[in-house]
Amino acid sequence: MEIFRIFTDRFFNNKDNMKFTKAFIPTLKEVPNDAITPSHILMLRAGLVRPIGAGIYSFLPLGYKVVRKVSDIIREEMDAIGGQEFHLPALNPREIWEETGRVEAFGDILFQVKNRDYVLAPTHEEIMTFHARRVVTSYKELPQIWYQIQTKFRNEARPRSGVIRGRQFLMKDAYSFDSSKENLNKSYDLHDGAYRKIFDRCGLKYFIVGASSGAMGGSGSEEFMVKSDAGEDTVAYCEACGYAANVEVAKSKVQPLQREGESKEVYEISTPDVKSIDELCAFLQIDETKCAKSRVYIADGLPVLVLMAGNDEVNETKLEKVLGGVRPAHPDELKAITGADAGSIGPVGFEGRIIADLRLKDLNNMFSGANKNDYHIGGIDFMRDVTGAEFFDLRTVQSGEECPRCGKPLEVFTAIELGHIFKLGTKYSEAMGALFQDEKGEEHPIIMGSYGIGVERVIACYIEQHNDEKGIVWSTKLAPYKVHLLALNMKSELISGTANGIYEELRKAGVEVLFDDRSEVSAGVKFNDADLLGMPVQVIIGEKKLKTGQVEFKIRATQERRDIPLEEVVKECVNFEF
RNA sequence: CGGGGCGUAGCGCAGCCCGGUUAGCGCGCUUGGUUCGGGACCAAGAGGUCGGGAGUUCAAAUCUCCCCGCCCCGACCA
Repeated sequence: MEIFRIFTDRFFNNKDNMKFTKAFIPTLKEVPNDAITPSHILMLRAGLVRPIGAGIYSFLPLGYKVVRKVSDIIREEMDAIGGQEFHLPALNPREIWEETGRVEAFGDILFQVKNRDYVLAPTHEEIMTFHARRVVTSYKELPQIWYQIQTKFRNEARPRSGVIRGRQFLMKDAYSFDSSKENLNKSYDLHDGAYRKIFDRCGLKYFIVGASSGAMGGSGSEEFMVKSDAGEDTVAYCEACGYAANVEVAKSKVQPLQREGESKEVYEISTPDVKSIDELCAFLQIDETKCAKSRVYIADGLPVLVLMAGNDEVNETKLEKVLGGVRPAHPDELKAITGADAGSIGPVGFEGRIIADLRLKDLNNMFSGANKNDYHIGGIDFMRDVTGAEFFDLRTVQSGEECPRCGKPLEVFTAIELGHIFKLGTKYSEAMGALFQDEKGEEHPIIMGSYGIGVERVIACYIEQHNDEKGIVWSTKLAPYKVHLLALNMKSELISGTANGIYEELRKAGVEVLFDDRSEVSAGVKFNDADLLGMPVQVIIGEKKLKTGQVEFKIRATQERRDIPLEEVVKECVNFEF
């Protein structure tokens, strides 16, 4: 019995409670030299993580508690849709990866073990499919949803922004196995719902981008993203209706340009030193919508002139949809092809394919380069003078343009991808021979889906969205500890006795509490550390208030403080939610 | 992989251009004392292969070359 009591004592002490004097929480007063991104700075300053190499981080005890909170939320929601958790090896025989051709596909991104034919898994489609094949063989055993929350390895060329893009990172990935497209849709929708719940519970402001799943070989997919300067994707987003698209494919309603009544004759203008559209407009006193900007690309070894209205930017992804692979022409090629340098190129007299943005269709009295340095041409009529041109949507959407769905202004910004769900289809099951028999006894490849969440990104994004000049602002859902108990002067027996008492009571009440019991630091240090670490509630025990039987209850998020009677502290802490 | 920046005590930095005592400063750390509600004070200390190697020189943190590491921009991103 006694042994049991000691055991549970230790258990509770270690699991839910901590005294600052015993804890390893190395906070930093100054901003570390290597950190730029707010979440990165705060994760280092608050002692959540430490770097050990480029893109490689150790999670310290406080940070790991947050990892567990996020993981638990993910686990609960995955289990709720019937997911079953696996624990898979990170070390994989290379031959499994060769079955699907992905050693080649990943290329240098795949870490290869030097002294044995192993790779470090960057994801787990192959391993999960390996477990399904020849074991899950009947439609009666489907569907299955399998997931894991584990470390992945990718030899990123440039790790950045702390934990946001690392060479080693924690990822939840799930794989669904179904017997039909309809059933895949059901699995996909289940994940869609689960992901919304997960990110909602984590307190993240996110949005969803529909995207093509590219080389993964899937059809339908959605990306869960959050706005961030540390983001790697540029997206167009409409707050009003939720329209969101990668800027590579985003559309907008732009003002259509009107053909003028009468077409002038084509005429040449001397424009010395005029290179840009802005310079041309200033020089000729015209609006940029009267200009056609020229860009020369090489597609299939042949030059193609691409025309855009005014300062519209060519969207190379859209261009590639029309032309296949393209590259911009080199400066010396420009001269050879057109006879002029960049800034003086135009459609009139251009020999070769011309494709133009839809905005330019049927316009007249336009200005463009003359294919002769320091000259431009006016009076261009696209119907008369550029007869061979083909028209496509080629422009890059800009902030402030109207949403194609609801007409409200779009915002263009960078974002971080937190999660991605997509319908894989049979790419892996076919390559690896994961087959099932249907009701008629016919064999088919299992239809798969794949669903990922970057666990550390959830944490970093949460911090990006919830911090102030003092530090992190945790919600009760993710906070390492719910309550930060500060005893201002531990050398006062009244204070230390009271604080210890509250600490014990909170512990018994099941409240996770971090107790700053340091006697050698001043009150200011404790306040600042508490604000930096960001636990939702601070309970402050000071001499003056304690003499009237009161302690201070401070809410980190709002900085709101109020005095409450000593007897009510535990109850207040238990009931607090944020 | 291209471009830029940085590397000096645990952290943040100065010194380098223009070579020359014992390599400094702030914070942190150790010991003793005072203080105790918003990053206290006094006193005494500990702590350095100046990223590594080679070279120039009577002499290198400082000049030259090579290498390594980290950060930022770009390319890339199933």
